[in-house]
Amino acid sequence: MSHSPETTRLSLRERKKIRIRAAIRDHAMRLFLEQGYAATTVEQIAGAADVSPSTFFRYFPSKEAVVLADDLDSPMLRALQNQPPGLGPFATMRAAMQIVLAGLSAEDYDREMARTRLILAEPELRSTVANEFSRTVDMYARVLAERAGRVPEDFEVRAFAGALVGAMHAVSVPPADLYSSGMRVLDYLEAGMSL
Amino acid sequence: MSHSPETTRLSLRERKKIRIRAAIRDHAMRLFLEQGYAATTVEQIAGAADVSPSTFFRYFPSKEAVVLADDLDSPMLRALQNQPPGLGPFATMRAAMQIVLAGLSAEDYDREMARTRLILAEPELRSTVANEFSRTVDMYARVLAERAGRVPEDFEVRAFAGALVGAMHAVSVPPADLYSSGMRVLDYLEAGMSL
Amino acid sequence: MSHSPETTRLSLRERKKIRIRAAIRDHAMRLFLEQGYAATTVEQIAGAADVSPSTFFRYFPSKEAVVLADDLDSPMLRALQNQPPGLGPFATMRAAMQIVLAGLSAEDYDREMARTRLILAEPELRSTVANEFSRTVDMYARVLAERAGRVPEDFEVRAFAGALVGAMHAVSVPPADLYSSGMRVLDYLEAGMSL
Amino acid sequence: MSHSPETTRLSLRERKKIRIRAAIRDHAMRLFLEQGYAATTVEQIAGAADVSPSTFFRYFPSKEAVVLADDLDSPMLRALQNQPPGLGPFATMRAAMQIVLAGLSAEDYDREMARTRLILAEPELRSTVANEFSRTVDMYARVLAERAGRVPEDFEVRAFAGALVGAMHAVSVPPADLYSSGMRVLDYLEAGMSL
DNA sequence: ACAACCGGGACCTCCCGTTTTT
DNA sequence: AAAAACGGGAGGTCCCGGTTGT
Repeated sequence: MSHSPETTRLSLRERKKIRIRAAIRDHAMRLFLEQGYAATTVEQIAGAADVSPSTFFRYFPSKEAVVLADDLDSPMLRALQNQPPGLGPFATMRAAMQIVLAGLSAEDYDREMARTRLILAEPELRSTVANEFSRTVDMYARVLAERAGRVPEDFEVRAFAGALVGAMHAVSVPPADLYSSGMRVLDYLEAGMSL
Repeated sequence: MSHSPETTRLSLRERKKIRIRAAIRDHAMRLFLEQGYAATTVEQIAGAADVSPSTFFRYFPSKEAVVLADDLDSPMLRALQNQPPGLGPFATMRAAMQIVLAGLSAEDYDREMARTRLILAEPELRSTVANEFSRTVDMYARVLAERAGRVPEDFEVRAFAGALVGAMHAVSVPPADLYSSGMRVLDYLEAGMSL
Repeated sequence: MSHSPETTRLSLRERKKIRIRAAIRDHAMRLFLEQGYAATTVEQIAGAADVSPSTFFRYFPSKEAVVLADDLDSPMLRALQNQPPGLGPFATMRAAMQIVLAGLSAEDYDREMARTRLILAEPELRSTVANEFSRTVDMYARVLAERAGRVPEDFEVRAFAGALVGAMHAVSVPPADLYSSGMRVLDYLEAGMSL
Repeated sequence: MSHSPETTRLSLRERKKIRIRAAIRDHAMRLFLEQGYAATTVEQIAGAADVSPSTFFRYFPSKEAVVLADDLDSPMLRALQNQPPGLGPFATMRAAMQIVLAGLSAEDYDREMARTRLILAEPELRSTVANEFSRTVDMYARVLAERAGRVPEDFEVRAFAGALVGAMHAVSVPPADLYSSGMRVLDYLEAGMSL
C-alpha cells in the first residue's frame, strides 16, 4: 500500500502525510505486539514514530483507531463499483476481493494479517471491532443495492450484507488466510450453506 | 414466561425472585421508553420497582443488562437441542424459532418487540448489542456443531452461525416482525442468496 | 509432613482430618498452578477434594489461607525452643532451620517450593503475604526474647527479628532454594552486612 | 515542605495545587486522629478541606493513600544518590537519613510522627503499610546496587535492603523517634546483630 | 484562546447488619 | 436455627460542562 504506483503523483506534502501515518501505524503495531495493546501508551507510540502526541491525534482519533483502521475498506469499495454491471453479487464480491488482495504488497498483506491476529488476541479490541459490524454492513448494503438496482434498506440486500460480514467475522480465527477464507465463505454461502 | 404452568411448583422465594426480576425489567423498559435510556438512572428504576439500588444490581449486573438480557436465548438453545437428529440445519432453525416464538405470550412477544425497537433506537445500545455478536455466534456454533457431528471450530459451522446471526442483525430494522423476518432470512440463505 | 512418624499415634478421626486438610490443600495448589489463583473458585477446589464448600471453610478460613498456610511455622517454633540455652541467636536459627528442613519429605519440600513460587507469581498473593510480616516478626521476637532473657518489645530483639524476616522475604526470588538462601542470609547478617 | 524557598517561583496554579493537597492531607489526618480512620469518610475529608469528593480522588488515588503517602521517600532517594561514591552502605544510609530529617520543619516532623503513630494504631493501616514492604525494598535495592556497582537482583543487595526495611518496620513502636531509632538500627545491623 | 482544573453526578462494587424463608 | 436475600452506605471510576488561570 505504501508503494502503490499512484503515490508518485501526489504532492510532496501528501506523500509526507502518508509516510507519517504509516510510521505511526507501523510503530504502534510493533509496540502492541511486543508489549500488548493496553500496556502501550499513545505517548510511547508517538515517541517511537518521532512525532508529538498531539500529532498522533491529528492522524488517528484514538488509540483504537490505529488498529481498527481498515485500509482495505475503500479499495474494496472502489473495486466493487468497478465491476461490470451484469455480474451477480457473488461473482462481484469474488472479483473485488481478488483485486484488492492481489494489489497488496507482501508487506501490506503481512501487516493485515498481524492486525487481524492482534484484534482477535486482545479482548478489548475484539469488542470494539464488533462495533464496526453495523458500519461495515451498511457500506456493503449500499454498494450492493446500487449494483442490484435496489434500495439499501431492501430486505435481501441487508440480509446478504449481514450474512457476508457475519460469516467473515465468524471464521476469522487466528491462522486465517484472508483470501482463501474469503473465497471459501463466498462459495459456501452461494451453495446454500449445507451442513 | 409469566404464565408458565411450572411457576406454581416453585418455592415462595423463587416466585418472589421471578416477580422482582420482572418488575425491575418492566419498569426499566417503561422508563427507558418514556424518557430515554441514558436519561433513566438505576436509582429511578429501583425506586419504581420498589427495591433498593443494591437489589437492582443483584438482579442485573448493569443497566445495559436489563435491556440486553435475552430471555429467548436459552429457550432457543433448548428447542434446538430437542429437534430430531435427522433434520438439516435450516429445518432445525425454523422449527426451533417457531417453537420459541409460539411459546411466548402476547405480552412477552410485545415486550420482545419493544426491546428490539429500543435497542435500535438508542445508539449506545446498538453498539453494545453488536458486542454480543461473538457470544451469540459461539452459542449457535456449539449447538450446530453438535447436531452436525462436527467441532464448533469447523469452518462451515462457524460460517453458518456467523451468516445467520449477521443476517438477522442486519435485517432488524424498527418495524421488524421477529417471526416472519426470521423465516425470511432462513429461506433466503438456504436458497443461495440471490440478489 | 504427611508421613511423619507421629501421625500413627493419632486417632482415626485425627488422621482423617489431616488427610482431608492435605487433600484440600493439594488440589487447591494444583488448580492454582493449572489455571491461576484468581480463576480458581473455592467451589472447584472443594469439588476436586470431594468435600462440600462449607467443609472447605471448616478447614481454611478463606481461599487465601490455603496458600498462606505456613506449615513450617510451628515446627520452626518448636525447633527454636529445643535448642540448648547457651547458643547465640544466629547459631540457634541455623540449627532450627536445618532441623525443620531436614525433617521435610522430598514431597513436602517440593510443595513448599511450589507454594513460594506461586506466592511470588501472583501479585494478589504477594501483597497478602506481606501482611504476614508483622505476625511473623512477632513470633520470632517472642522466642528470641525468651532465649536471650529479654522482653519481646526489646529494641534489639525486634530489630533482629525484623531484619531476619525482612531479608528472607527480600531474597525470595523464584528459583530460591529455601535452605541455602536461609543460611546465606544468616551468614550475611552475622558478618555485619558488608556491601 | 510548606516553607521551602522554591515555592515562591511556582505559578499560581502550582501553588494552589500544593495548598489543596496539604489541606486535604491535614484535614484527613486531623479527622483520622479525632474519630478513627474507618469512621472517617472521604466525603467528610473533602468537606473539611472545602473541595468535592472528586477533587479528593484527583489528589489521592484512595483514602489509604492519604496516610500512606510517604513524602520522605523521594527526598531520601535523592539524598542517597548525592552521597560521595566512596562511602559504605551504612555511612551512606546514616548521612542520607540525617539530611532528610534535618531538612524537615518541626511541623513536618510532627506530622510524620503522627502519621507513623496512626498507622501503628489502626490495624487496617498496619496491614496496608506492610504491603509497601516490597516496593520499599525494591527502591533501596536499586539505589544501593547502583552505588555498590552491583545489580539490584544481587543476593546481598536484596538481603541488605530487606534487613534494613524489615528492622525499621519492626522497631516502629508508637513512641518511636524517627532519627534515633533509625541510627540505632543501622548501628545494630552493622555490628553483626548480637543478642 | 487555550488548556488545566474543578464540581457534580451516574455507575458499580463491596461489605455489614437485619429481615425473611426454609 | 441455618441460609438466602435485602437495605444502606462507603469507596472508587468515569465523564461532562463550566470555570479559572496562563
